[in-house]
Amino acid sequence: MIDSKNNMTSLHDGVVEAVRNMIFDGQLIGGQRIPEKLICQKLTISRTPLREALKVLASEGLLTLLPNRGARVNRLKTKDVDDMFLIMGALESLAGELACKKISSAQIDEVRALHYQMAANHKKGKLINYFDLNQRIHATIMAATKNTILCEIYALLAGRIRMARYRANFSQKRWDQAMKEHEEILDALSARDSIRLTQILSAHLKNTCETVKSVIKAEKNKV
Amino acid sequence: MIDSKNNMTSLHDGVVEAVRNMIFDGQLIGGQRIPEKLICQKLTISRTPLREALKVLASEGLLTLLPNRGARVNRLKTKDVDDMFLIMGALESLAGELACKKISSAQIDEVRALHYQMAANHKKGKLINYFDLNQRIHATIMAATKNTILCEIYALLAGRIRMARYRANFSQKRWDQAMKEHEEILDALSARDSIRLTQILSAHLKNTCETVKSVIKAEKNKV
DNA sequence: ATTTAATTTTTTGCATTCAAAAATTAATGA
DNA sequence: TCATTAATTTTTGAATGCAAAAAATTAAAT
Repeated sequence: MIDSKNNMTSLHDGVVEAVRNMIFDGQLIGGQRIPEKLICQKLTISRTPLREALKVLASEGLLTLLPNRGARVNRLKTKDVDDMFLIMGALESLAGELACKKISSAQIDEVRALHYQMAANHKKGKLINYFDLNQRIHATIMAATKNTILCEIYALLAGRIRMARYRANFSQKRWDQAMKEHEEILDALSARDSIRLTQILSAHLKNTCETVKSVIKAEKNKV
Repeated sequence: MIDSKNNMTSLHDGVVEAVRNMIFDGQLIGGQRIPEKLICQKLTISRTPLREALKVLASEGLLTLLPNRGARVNRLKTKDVDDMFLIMGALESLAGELACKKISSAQIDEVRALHYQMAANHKKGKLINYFDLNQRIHATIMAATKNTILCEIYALLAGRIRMARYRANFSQKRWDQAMKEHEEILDALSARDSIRLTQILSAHLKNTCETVKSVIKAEKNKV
């Protein structure tokens, strides 16, 4: 249920993951109140580990805890997205530089493999898979920096963005554009050309930012 | 005890703060196991809110939770410090740029006031007060960016550094140097000169990094 | 005496319980 | 009928309880 694998170390971690994923894949939607009882039943756990998880997720910025009235999933605001993308820009720029210095050939191959998988999903129009691979590519580049804390912080921000991201239905044109950018990212990384890499990462990020914001705006109009 | 002020919203937040401060001010030391019972007694709370707090602090990177053997305060390693300072460098650089664009005269005055207080404590040799004001100056510059998430992330990193920082007894020479750097920071900020500000912030950070690492090394030799 | 095994004590992880607060429903009166 | 108030149910916050794991202590054996 929570962790299908055999060797679960702690229930808590599993619950955090499970609830986080419920937010990511849209089972829990922004603004919505989180029904403790229901989630407990769904995960077949008691309220104690769930509540522990909720506090952690709140500290990650995915939830807000209202005293005596439970947890609500945070609704991503345009301002937040702008704020976060500025930060991600700074972090990716740093990462691009470090990664070019430190990345191994094996890791480049790894990125390449993910890239082609992603390209295949782009061709087939499989958006969810595309997003997943996209995220893994960026995470792999981050990992190449060998800076664990950088990876963690980036993952934290990427996670908050993901809340909105999964519901994106951006235009084919923009998607094609993003794919093209990713080809350039792969090229620059392969050449270990940090200047070019940071440049293209920055441009790519800007486009992603606009996409995410358009999702938010579209949703606002619906409601 | 936990929140002497009257209007405590949630016990949980208070406990997180309380334990965090116990780590900061050296009541709980790196590597040390956290005795739940004792802390509960000290804060006159039950284990439930404490354990919630421990999970949050672990997600902040201050603790590590070992399954079935409780929480241990993380010992700051040299590698961590290097990793963090790279990130803080990127964030401060961004912050310097944003702050120069957005800071109000009132906020500059605020920084100036803190600066002179800090200078006074430097003169009197009051290290703890100096650190506290130092931190508040950097936080105020961050706040001037109006980027809430940036502030949060910076605070998170600064917190992890603080674990070691309070035990620092750096040389008078280095302290004087740091104070000089802070004068330049104030000048650049007053002039809203972002190029100069980011430059001096970066140099200052590098010095701080070295100081923190020397504290860690000194402690390692002791043990 | 020192290592190994057995026993006791403590600590941990999680479920349960219970009081207080909020939300919902029912009841009352204009 | 509709707005208020009262009563009831649900939900939340946090203490307590309990089983399993780990640590500490004692006992036994070489």
